[in-house]
Amino acid sequence: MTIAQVSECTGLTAHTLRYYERTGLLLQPPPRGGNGHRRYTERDVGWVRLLTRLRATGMPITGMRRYAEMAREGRDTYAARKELLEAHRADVLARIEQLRDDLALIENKINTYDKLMGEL
Amino acid sequence: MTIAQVSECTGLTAHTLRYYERTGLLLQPPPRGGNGHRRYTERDVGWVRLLTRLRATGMPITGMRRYAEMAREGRDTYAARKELLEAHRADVLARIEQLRDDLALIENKINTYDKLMGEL
DNA sequence: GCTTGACTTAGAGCGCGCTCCAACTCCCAG
DNA sequence: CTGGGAGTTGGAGCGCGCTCTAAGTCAAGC
Repeated sequence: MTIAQVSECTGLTAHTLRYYERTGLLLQPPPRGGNGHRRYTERDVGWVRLLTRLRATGMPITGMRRYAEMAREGRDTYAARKELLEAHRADVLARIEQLRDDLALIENKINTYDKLMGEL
Repeated sequence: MTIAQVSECTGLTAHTLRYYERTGLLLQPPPRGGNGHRRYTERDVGWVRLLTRLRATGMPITGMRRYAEMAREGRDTYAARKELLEAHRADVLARIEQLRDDLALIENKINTYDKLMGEL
């Protein structure tokens, strides 16, 4: 697959894909065709999709890089990788809880507008 | 109240409080004491606390500024302010849903590590 | 042979939301 | 009178995650 196709099917721009590669987020830099263009595999796409989920849930680039580094080291890091993901899951769940709390206050405010408007 | 006290009880730094004021997020700039220092009221604190909830739920500064502008205009904008908050609520709920989806994929990944490690 | 278009690179630039700096004023305690 | 601490200002700087630019290469189609 070309970079444009991967861009298409992951939602990341070609720029971002190259940036991710430069910054060490890919398992390995995709090999090049005769013209020097990157050639991605389905497996690369799967990996990038996982990256997008991690990003979407707020994992910083440095965290994703640590995860990628471990993934490159192979089976020995299964436990560590799982722990990293579990810690991240805990973060996300906590953020969702916090979001609910904050939203509750905002909903109170919405209700006060209802009351204020009812009085007019 | 002094800026330090407001900082203390809202969690924002004095720097950030001044920044919020400069950028038009306060209902009005707090009046100054004889020494030129800002004097905040309890009402200011309540307002800042609302701002922090809006920020925490991802409302951009520009959105908060629009909200503050409307609040300065008085009763006429009740409906518009309520709509703004409702739109924001919808955003946040959607984001929570998205977060859940993304998290589900990450949890799958955690489970695959369990399986992979079980095979060792 | 020339154009077009998809790709390549190194490196600069950007938008957001702070965060901090330098230089200053003011007030109070010792 | 001095020092310290809390505040003031305008404006610069920062960290993150992209995002884009400029200049170049290559392959295919006319």
